[in-house]
Amino acid sequence: MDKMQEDVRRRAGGRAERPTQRDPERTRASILAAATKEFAENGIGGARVDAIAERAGTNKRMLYHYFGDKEQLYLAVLEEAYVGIRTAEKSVNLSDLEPEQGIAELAMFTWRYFLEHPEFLSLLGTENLHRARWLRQSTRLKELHSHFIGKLSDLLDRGKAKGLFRADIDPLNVYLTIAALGYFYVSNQYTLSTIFGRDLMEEANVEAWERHIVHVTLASIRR
Amino acid sequence: MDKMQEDVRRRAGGRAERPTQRDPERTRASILAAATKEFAENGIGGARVDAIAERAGTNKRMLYHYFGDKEQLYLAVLEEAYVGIRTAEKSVNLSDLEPEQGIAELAMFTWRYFLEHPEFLSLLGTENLHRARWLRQSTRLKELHSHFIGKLSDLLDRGKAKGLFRADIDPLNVYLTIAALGYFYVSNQYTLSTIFGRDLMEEANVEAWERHIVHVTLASIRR
DNA sequence: TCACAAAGTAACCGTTTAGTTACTGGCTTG
DNA sequence: CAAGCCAGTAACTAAACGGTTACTTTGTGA
Repeated sequence: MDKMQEDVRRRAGGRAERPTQRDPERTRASILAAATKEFAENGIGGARVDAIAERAGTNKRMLYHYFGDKEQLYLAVLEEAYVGIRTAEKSVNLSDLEPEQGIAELAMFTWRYFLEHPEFLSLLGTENLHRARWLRQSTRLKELHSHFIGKLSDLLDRGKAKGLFRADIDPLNVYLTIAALGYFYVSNQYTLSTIFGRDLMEEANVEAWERHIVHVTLASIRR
Repeated sequence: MDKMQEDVRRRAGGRAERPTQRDPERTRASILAAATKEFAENGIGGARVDAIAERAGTNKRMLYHYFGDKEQLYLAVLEEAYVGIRTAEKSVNLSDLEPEQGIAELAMFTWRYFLEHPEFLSLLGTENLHRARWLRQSTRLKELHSHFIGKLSDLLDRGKAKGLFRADIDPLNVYLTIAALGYFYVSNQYTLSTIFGRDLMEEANVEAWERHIVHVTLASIRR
């Protein structure tokens, strides 16, 4: 096959329709997805390299080919997870909203993201178990800060100017409050549901907790 | 040595001063303490049976002698940790306090317990990673409920009667709020400190967060 | 078209791991 | 005081594990 034909096929079919058997990007991506599940379900010590390869529908050799070793693969998983939430956070626009509405939106976004990405919370838990060993190593991750502190800061300033919020409110505290209420509820759902005999993930309970987070956050910052 | 002498020595010296080399209770306890550290630091998949034996200053054989296998040892550790917090909770008496003071005390107690027992939080994290597999297995643990929900319920009722608190407040929600704010701050301190460039465990920050928990809790339940 | 690089496979390897066996030494009790 | 049980040790084992080697297949550009 010559160059021209190749180019035509690429342009016409695009990545998805290309019938090739060998596809480095797809293989890499499926290893990363499989590793995300495996690390989130079992932690770093419980995750099995063979299990990741099998879940990815590929060979263990490929895993070492693309990622080096188990720890570097874990780091890639962690980085991807952080990039995911930071990217999603960027798309949230609160500048047109009234301060209270803005805070409520920010809280609901965080809550819903946690609900829909329990694997991210699990990876956070694993990373903290190891005292942020990989996070601290990664310059890429350290440069990837949240946009939410800035957005919150703006909302709080606008609320303070209007006399709605107390003047001494710290944006980081507000963010930690929202994150704490969401994180704990989702990540500790299993022990909590068992001990209190109430399924925390029932739709009505989930919706009630969302309202609760918003209520608590606003009640704590109002004058 | 005859019986009388033995009895005398027991009565005189007590357990601590007894110079015996063989001491089943001490060995069992030191294995349990070592296992608590090992499981809290490494999770269940990362914990090493050999490391536990070494930390306990004993032999791996003893570990299997007293606890059966790694999983049963983990369960014993988890049970002891829960018994620890439940016992401590029992000693908190709030019935003489005004409703607001009582809630504040309960929140501060929980916060300080979490601060002083990070290994308990770590075990909770591990247990939730495994979807409460061992907690659900253990009838002993399922019968060991917190006294705090009852105490909170009383405080809230008294506060409601005085017109201080809203009538629709659910004690479980209040408890979850307090626990969430404490748990997240302590257990996620490493990623949070790294990302926000602020040492959350600095004394001033710790004290500020304690005040914050009390403030948030009360603000969210007041009329 | 052919040589070379990269993608992919499978069998293999040395180490670590949970768990066991075979044994020794000390405590208690009839 | 002897018999037997229980605490304790050390060396061992089989399986699981992370990682590698040796090799084949596929795509590409000179």
